[in-house]
Amino acid sequence: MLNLTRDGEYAVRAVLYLSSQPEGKISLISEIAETQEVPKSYLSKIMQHLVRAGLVRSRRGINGGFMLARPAESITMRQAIEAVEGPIFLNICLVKKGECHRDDFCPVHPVWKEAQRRLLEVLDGKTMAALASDGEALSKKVKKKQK
Amino acid sequence: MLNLTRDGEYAVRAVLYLSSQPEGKISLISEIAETQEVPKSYLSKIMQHLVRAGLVRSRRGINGGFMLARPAESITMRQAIEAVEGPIFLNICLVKKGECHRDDFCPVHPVWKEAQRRLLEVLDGKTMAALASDGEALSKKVKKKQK
DNA sequence: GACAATAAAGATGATTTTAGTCCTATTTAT
DNA sequence: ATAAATAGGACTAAAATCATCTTTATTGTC
Ligand code: SF4
Ligand code: SF4
Repeated sequence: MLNLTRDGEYAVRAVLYLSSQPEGKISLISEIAETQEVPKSYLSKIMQHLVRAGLVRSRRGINGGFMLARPAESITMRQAIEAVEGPIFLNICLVKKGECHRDDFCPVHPVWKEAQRRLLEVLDGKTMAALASDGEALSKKVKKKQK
Repeated sequence: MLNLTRDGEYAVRAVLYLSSQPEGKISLISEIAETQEVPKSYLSKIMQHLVRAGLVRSRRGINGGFMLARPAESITMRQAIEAVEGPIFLNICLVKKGECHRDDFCPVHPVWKEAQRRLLEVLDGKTMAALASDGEALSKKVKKKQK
């Protein structure tokens, strides 16, 4: 259906939240869930995926919680999404050569290849650090407007 | 999940097939189904959508079948897909302003907007006439290789 | 008018995905 | 020990996906 699932959406929100926190701070799942408006028990699953994918580090027990496993500059939007949704393929023939047996004579195949390239270019080009900085700028603007 | 459904895939195949036929020729559903490797009864539904969307014209009864309703030069890949899948939105916030109430302060929103713009640029930029011509060139190449 | 060929329309259904919830186990600081 | 946290797995309702089948309507030919 060519659209993002809630998994992907929530993953981006969660990683972005962690990226916006001060270096070294540990965030609770309930804190992320509330600010990012994600159901807490659902978010729990998302966070597990992010940990396994190596984007986020977790600590259990008292004073536990989540923090980024790597610098926000090194995490792209694509990585956050693919951590929970798996690799992005706009059409099955992009999975690998031969996945659709028509691919060697199909004129549509190259179009999907190009479309996917352009889409990923955008998602690869946006780091969580950049998003966090954009977010700060935006929240200043919004506050000004509310005056 | 960010990938095309069989509906969209089959719609493109069907319209492309019609675009590759000689001007004015009427094609049977069984003929399209066989050459394009689409289940016949499924294709029947797809064709109905294409007719209602105004891309294809149908005729019932003996000597009936399908043909393009407009020149192949004026039908884009996007139109074929959207005729059966509905409008493409990579994320819900692209449906319309306010669909996600976070959109006015969300730094991720503009990224999806840009990603979608680039994706649609590709799909809008490919007409069925162009695909048909690419297809002809490809089939010549494939035949040469088989020698 | 009967008949055969063809698409239109709608009912049905199996399977998978989506979008969650809930409960128990495990880890950890005090 | 205990309380506070995440980890992990079982479960579920609703929707989407990918079809199939049957009946109806239309149309050309004899
Ligand atoms: S676009 Fe062509 S190659 Fe890709 S899935 Fe469709 S038929 Fe196969
Ligand atoms: S990207 Fe931002 S605006 Fe779009 S759906 Fe997610 S939160 Fe809402």
